[in-house]
Amino acid sequence: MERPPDLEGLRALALVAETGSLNAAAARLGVTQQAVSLRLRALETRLGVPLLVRSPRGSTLTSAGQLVSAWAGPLLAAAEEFTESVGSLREGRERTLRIAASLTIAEHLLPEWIARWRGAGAGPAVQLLAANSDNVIDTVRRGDAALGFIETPSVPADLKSLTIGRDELVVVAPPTHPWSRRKAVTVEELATTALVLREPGSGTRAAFEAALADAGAPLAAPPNAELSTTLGLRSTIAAGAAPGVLSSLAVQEDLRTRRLRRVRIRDLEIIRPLTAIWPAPRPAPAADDLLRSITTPTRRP
Amino acid sequence: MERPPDLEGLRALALVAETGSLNAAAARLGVTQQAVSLRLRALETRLGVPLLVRSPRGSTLTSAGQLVSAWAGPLLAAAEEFTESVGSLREGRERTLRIAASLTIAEHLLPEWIARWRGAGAGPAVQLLAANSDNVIDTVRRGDAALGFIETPSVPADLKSLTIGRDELVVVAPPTHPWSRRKAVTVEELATTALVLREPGSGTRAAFEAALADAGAPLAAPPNAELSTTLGLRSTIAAGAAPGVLSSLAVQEDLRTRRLRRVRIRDLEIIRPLTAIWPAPRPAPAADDLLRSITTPTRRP
DNA sequence: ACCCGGTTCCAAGCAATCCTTGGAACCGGA
DNA sequence: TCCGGTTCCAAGGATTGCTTGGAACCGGGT
Repeated sequence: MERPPDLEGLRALALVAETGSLNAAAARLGVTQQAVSLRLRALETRLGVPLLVRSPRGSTLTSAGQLVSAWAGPLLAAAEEFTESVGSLREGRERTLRIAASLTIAEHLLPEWIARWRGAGAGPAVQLLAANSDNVIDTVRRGDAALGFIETPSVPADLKSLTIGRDELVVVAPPTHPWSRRKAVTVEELATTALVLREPGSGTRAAFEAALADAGAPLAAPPNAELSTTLGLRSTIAAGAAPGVLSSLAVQEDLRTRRLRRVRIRDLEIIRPLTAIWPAPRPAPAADDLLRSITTPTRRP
Repeated sequence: MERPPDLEGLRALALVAETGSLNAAAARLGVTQQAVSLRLRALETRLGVPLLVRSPRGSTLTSAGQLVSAWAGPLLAAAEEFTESVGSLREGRERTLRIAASLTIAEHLLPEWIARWRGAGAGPAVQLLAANSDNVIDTVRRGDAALGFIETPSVPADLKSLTIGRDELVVVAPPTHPWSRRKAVTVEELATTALVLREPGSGTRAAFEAALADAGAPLAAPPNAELSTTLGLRSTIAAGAAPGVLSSLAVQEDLRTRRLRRVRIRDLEIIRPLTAIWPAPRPAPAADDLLRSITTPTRRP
């Protein structure tokens, strides 16, 4: 990525396609017509291809322009989604629904849940706080968050809870690793292989070790590496070091793009519940509303 | 999208997460450490949340930083993909494989094909030219492109051709439209309803009218609207005007996000072959290689 | 104890970019 | 012919972004 794509320019291009004139596009963007003209000209010279046919009666896209505009669609959508997700991090507003969540849930599930919920009615603003499960529990207990999401089965008795889904820990290997061509590995193999794991003390590590012990083969081999972030874990595994263990939520993208392959374990599934928690006796109205929205099955195909 | 996300800043954040220090990240980006420091500071003030914990022995991400970094992943990937796609538009290089393609194919299929092909070996650079089917044929015939992709069944006799896939024309309706809840509509209903269509003379329009006529119900109602770009078509349909007809390739995204719903036609499928064409007697080596890569079934799940 | 390599921040200045204002040409319909 | 619509060109100012130079902090090895 020499220089990153000019998102504003691409948005301007899309607006020109839609409105048929630089002027109208500029008005929508809240800038002058000249600014849009310059931006698009810059875009053209950068891509080395004319994108517009300009006339005294408006502008239309060349075929290259239509191509670029179409290709930019997913990019602009991703940008939109990103800003929306990130908006829930900003602090300091009144009348906000404060949510605390484990990192995995906050990364992969909450943005969509929040977007879907807020998409319907206006609803209150949402502030999101990410932490580990213990901190989430404390935050909710202190009342600093009206709602919490954790992925450990143990829920304190003084909090109400509701299971809203399940998370599976999976073994993944780089495509170059022999395991990526195996139909399944045994629990014993897993316990005696140097793996890439989360650090001791993390919920993921604890769940993995407990599952192995339950299956009669406690973890015996020292880890190949110990990382504290899913990002680092994924990179290390993908770099070809060794197979690793992490949440299925964190590797969906890698599996889709074939950067990593899933390795099944014979006769074993490691599943943790995803749990929503709130202070007794019952959730705040907004929190209750969000929960209802999450548990309503409006899922995608 | 008030101000677009700072892609360079997000990339810097990802690099800091990976390397553990502003300095190393700066080196990777080819700028000074101070530049990265400023950028990330700006990012933090814009998001209103601290992203890094800085220490004299390196920097690590806060949980909010990990969140932002994770959310930025798809965005950065989309940017990467966009620049890669757009790279094939630039002109004027020697030793390039010149390809001409219909707009639909160039928009939705070629970038992935080219990326997959070039991903393997270095291969020659690719220059892409988008036009309508007639122009594609002319361009290939004149030798201005070594390879062409069209979506009409009629292939001139002086060109060699190979069918590489199929494209279906589908009827879509906005979710508010009654048809979106119908299991199927009849050909007669379709022929007598004011639809949003491509302009007369386009391949899509011709194929649609021919299919209706073949089914015994030639198009009778005047269109609700006629647009010359798929983008305009999709917007018009989504705005709630009326159902419309276009290539299934162009609406995959809209169907996935539920912006549009597909409406089946009773006892009718409108299918056109996707055809690669090249000048006789046989394709240029590079073109042949690309074709082989396309037709090799390495498809995704 | 000391220095040295590593990390970070602050301040000043330069350079490039971006946007606005102001002016002009072009086309088509009233 | 005029007028509303479109576009481009040119100059000025404000902002942004990066670099250079200087300083503080930490930890490990000499």
